Formats: sequence, structure tokens, C-alpha cells
Amino acid sequence: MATIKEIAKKVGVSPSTVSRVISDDARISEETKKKVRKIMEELKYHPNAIARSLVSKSTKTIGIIMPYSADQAFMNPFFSEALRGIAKCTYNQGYCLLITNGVTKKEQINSVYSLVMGRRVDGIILMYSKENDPVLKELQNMDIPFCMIGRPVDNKNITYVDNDNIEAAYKATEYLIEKGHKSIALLNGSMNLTVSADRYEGYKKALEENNLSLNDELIVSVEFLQEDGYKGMKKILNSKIKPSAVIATDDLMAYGAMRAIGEIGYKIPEDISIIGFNNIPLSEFLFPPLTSVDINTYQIGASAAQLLLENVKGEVRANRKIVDTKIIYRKSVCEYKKS
Amino acid sequence: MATIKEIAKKVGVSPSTVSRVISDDARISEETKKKVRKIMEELKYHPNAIARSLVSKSTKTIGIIMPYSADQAFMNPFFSEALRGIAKCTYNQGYCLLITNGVTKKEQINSVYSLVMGRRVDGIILMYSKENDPVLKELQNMDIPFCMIGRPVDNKNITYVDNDNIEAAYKATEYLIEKGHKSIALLNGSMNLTVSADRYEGYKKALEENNLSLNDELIVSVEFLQEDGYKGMKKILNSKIKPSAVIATDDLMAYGAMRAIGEIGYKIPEDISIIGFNNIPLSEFLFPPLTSVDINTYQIGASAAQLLLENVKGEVRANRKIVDTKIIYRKSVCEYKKS
DNA sequence: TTGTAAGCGTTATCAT
DNA sequence: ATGATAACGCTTACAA
Repeated sequence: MATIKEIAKKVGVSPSTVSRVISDDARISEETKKKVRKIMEELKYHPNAIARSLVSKSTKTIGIIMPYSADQAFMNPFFSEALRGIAKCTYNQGYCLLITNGVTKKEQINSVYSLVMGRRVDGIILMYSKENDPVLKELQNMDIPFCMIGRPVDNKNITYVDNDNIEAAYKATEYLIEKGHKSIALLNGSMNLTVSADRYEGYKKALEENNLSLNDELIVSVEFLQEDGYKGMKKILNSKIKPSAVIATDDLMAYGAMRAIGEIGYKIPEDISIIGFNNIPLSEFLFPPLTSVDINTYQIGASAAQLLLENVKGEVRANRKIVDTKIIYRKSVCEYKKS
Repeated sequence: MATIKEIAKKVGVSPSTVSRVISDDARISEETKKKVRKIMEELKYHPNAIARSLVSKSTKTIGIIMPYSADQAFMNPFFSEALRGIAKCTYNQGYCLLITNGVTKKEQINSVYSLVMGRRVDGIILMYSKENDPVLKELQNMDIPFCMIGRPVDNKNITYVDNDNIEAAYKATEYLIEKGHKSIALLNGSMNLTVSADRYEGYKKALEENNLSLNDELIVSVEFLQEDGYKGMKKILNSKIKPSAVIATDDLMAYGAMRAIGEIGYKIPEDISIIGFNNIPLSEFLFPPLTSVDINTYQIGASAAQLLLENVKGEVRANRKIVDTKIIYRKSVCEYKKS
């Protein structure tokens, strides 16, 4: 494995000259540059990024922090889709992605430490936002650029990308109400996530504005997984009040819900209408094709990377970005019919 | 940002002593250990991984090389599922994941260089296997442990994890033949991928053993994407010979194919049966639920990481692992009926 | 235009 | 049980 020194010796110049050739320093004559480059090729020289990082204090890599374990998180296409956006943006600017995680809270904190304090990354993307997050607190103390996906609980100076989730849930609920539904269930994510809290807020607002009562039995909080959507929907179906429509704040949860609904012999949308969130690419292939709120996940990822990178490079423009949402109308919602 | 030197100064010992405390060296007295640890806590010391890597020549990170751009690759759940398995295994053993890519061939090679020659990773997982792959060639010259997902074209001493794809495709084809199908299309991936070549092989073998003719018009090679499955199926449907069944070597492609089939008014499985590969978790929710060959993607990822890590640590046991496959019978295949 | 030397934060090899 | 010193491979003042 060739080093700068070896190149230098072979060419008959000093190591610093070789270093300067690498950075194409204007002060080095074309002649020596040529000589040096020739030998570099011959010896298949490639700079040692680690050594370089040690002095430059930059690793040209961005750390990704998943909620709970990456093992579980990757089960939801939201994360791969967001990662696609992130990857696209970072690679264009010459950055790598370093992914770590940890199952327990302590492991999570530790992995953040090893990334940040270990100086392995130039910046961090936190893939979620929840209240009282110890990871976030550490990050704020650590003096490293970071960007969150999701609105911070108190957004003092935190760079983030999000949708207007209150508005999005409001519109989704309104849509159902317009279709004549009065008993609308909410299959939501964990309430300590700001995304869940916001969607609950929008749901509530729409109900209240339409003089519909908020019913606790119709509101359930589960993880963003298919299996949890199934269980959550079961619970709703076992309540005394029967909903004629349900809002799932994630398509994956909606899939589980659809299974639960089908199992008791109900038809979608005739017996129960359902609308999802996040518009997973496969939702259009379901039976029936799932109506879903598209939150532009790819764009969220790309914007998060963009904001972060500006931050890293010190060319801060904005410190937040709100990505548009749009209901994709398919076949899982219909007019309410009395039965 | 505290360093070993500062700790040393503050405690009144030498840097090497601090270093020894960190590695819990038996020769350091409990007393000094305590003193040093106290100051480390106070100053919130955390070792600089970069500096450490420079001398230890190990980064405790594994590089992931995607086929073409990660941007595109992440559109197929195969990769996130494999990554899940990889993540699980690597994190358990204290390794991070570094992902890079590049769209053009040259960019790809460059990113591999920057990972390997830049000494940023201790080992590599190549997420695909194709013939005449310049990336593979470089890797072999580079003297770094790596593991491939997919059988190498000539498997001289290359560590890899794969299914028995010939067998898997053979069984899938046999299944269709048993159901009475005689005109079976193959919607395959790019033929320079060994996975595609092997599945073609199994398909061919089953046809031949049953005295069914191989028909070029019924065989199409496209990318492992939904849109490409759609286009490929269109092409097949436009051929003179009408298939009564189709094998898609990836579920995502199958989704596209199903759309193409539906568009010309054919019903699945009555008019055309279809079987996919990879058993994407969502395939059971399609209409009709897609019969698919489950290749145990998560396990493939986990095994690849396991084999690689053994290699990295020098405790090599096996250098290949074949993961089981299994047909998951659902509703997209039925008996052939003359029409 | 090029060379010398210090330094990035560690670890490892000698000494003591 | 602890300290000095060199080394890892590179960059960057400062000299020349």
C-alpha cells in the first residue's frame, strides 16, 4: 500500500510536494506534477482517508441515526425511501453515509457518541423526532451540525425537514367527512413522536370544526409496522362504536388494518373506508388500491441532506423546510352508506 | 473536545498511562485508573476513532456496495431487506455500515477505491454478482476481505452467499407445469447478473425435462423495477405466442407485470397465472395475493455479514453459504384451462 | 517552486 | 507501574 513518502522517495521530491500535487497546488510546476502523477499511477497510490481526516478534521461522511434498531426500522419503506433521497443528495456532493443504531436507549446514545465524539462524521441526520429524546439532547450539546426529519418539539434553532402534518391530517379527515363519514377511527403511531402528535391534532381539528365528537375508543396508537396495524385495527373493531372509516397514519399500518377488516368479513370500502399516509409505492397495487396521503418521502430525505450539507459547509441558508403533501385518491374510500 | 493529552496533563500522568487506562491495561494500578477515569468523565472524554484507526489500521466499519446507484437500488425492497439482515449482524459485533455508490461505472470504481484504498472500511459486502464486473476485479486485487451476495461467475475462492437459484427456478417452473401450463413466459432480470442466469437455467431445465419448447419470444430481460416489469410484460403480451403463465424473477417486476396484464383486460390467475421471486412482504396484500418464491433475503444479508466478519477477524470457517428457498403458495396461480 | 518540521490523537515499544 | 518516544499517513505553516 503506497504512501506519500514512498512516492516522494521514488520521484526524488519531498512528501509535501507530493501532497501538494494531490491537491493540485498552483505553486507546483507542471513538470514535477507530471512526474509525481506518473509514479502515483505506477504505484496505484490512493490517499489514506483516515490520515487525511485526522488532520483536516473532516471525514466527508454523514451519520444516519435510525429510530430504535435499523433492523426494525428498515421494515418500513419510509426509511429506505428517505434514505434514497439522502443518498442522492449526499453522493452528489461527495459524502458517504454511515449508518449505526442500537436497540436499547443506552446503545443508541453510545452509537451516537461513537459517531460524533469519535469524529467519524461531519454531520448527522436524525431520522425521527420525538419528545424528551435523550439522543437529541446529546446532539445539541455536542456542537455538530445535524438535521432532523420531523418537527422538533420546541423548535429553537433546530434544523429540520417536515410536512405540515396537522394540515395533512386535517385534509384527510375533511375528505372523509365530506364523503359523509361521521364515525372515523384514527390508527396512529406512538404519541411521543411529533409526527403522530401532529396528525392527531389535525384529525381532532377537523372533527371539532364539523361538530363531530372525538371518541377515545376509536383512537389507537401503535408502532409503524404492519403487524401493529393489524392488532390496532382489531382493537378498534372490538370497540362498541363501529367506525365507517379509518385513517391510518402509515400505509404499512393500513395494510395490517385492511387484513383485520377483511378477516371479520367486512368489505373495503363498502363497509369501512380507509385512507393511509406516506403513499408507499406499492399501495396502488393493493386490493383495493389504497387512498393515501403522499408526503413526498424522497424529497424529505433529499432536503434533509441538503440542509445538513449547507450547514456542514457553513453556507447556511434556511434551517427548516416544509415539504408538500397531497392526497392520492384511489379506491379504498367511498361515500358513507347507512347499513 | 478533550484529548488524551489533556486528560494526562490534568491528572498529572503521561498520555500513555491514559491510553492504558482506556484499554484497561492490567499493569496500571487501580488507584490511577480511578483518578484518570474521574477526569475523563468530567471532561466528557471520548476517544477519537479516526486517530485510533490510523494506528490500529482497523475502522470497525463494513462497506456496502450497491449495484448502480443506491438511489435506484433502494427502490427495490430486496436491498433494504438484505440490509436489515446485515445491520443486525454487524451491529451485534460492534461494526458500523458505510454505504457508497456511484451511477456510472467509473464513479462506482472510484467509490470502491475511496472505501478500500482510503482504508475507511475493514471489509466489503458486494450486494450483487455479475459477469465481467470491474468492481469485483478491483476488489480481488485489493487484498481486503469481502463477501458477495450472489454466486460468483467463477467461484475461485470468493466468499459468497446465495440461494440455489437454478433449483429455485426449476421448482417454480415445475409447479406451473404441474398445473397444466405449457406456454410459460420468463420475465427475467439482466442476464449478466448470475442470479438471472441461474434462474434462466432452472427454467430451461424444467421445460426441457418436460419436453416443452423454449421460446425466445416468451423470455424477456429487464431491470428489477416495477416499471420495467410492466414494459417487459407488455412486450411478452405483444408476441405471437400467448403465455398462460409467467415467472417473474422479482416480485417488484411481477407487480408491474400484473398491471400490464390487467390493462389488456386479462384476469389473474384465470387468464394468466403469475409467480414471483423474493417474496416482498407486501406481496401477500396484492390482488390477487402473489405466489412467490421466498429466498429468505434477510437471512442472505445476515449470513453475508457473518461470513465477512469471520473473514475480517481471521477466524474463517466457511467461505460460502447457500440459503434455502421456498415457494409461498397464494392466489396468483391456478390450473390451466383451455379458453 | 520546493523542502523542513510540526502536528492531528492515538497506540506500541522501549526504557526506567 | 509508569514515562518517553516513535510511529500511523497526511497537511500546512514557515523557511529557503
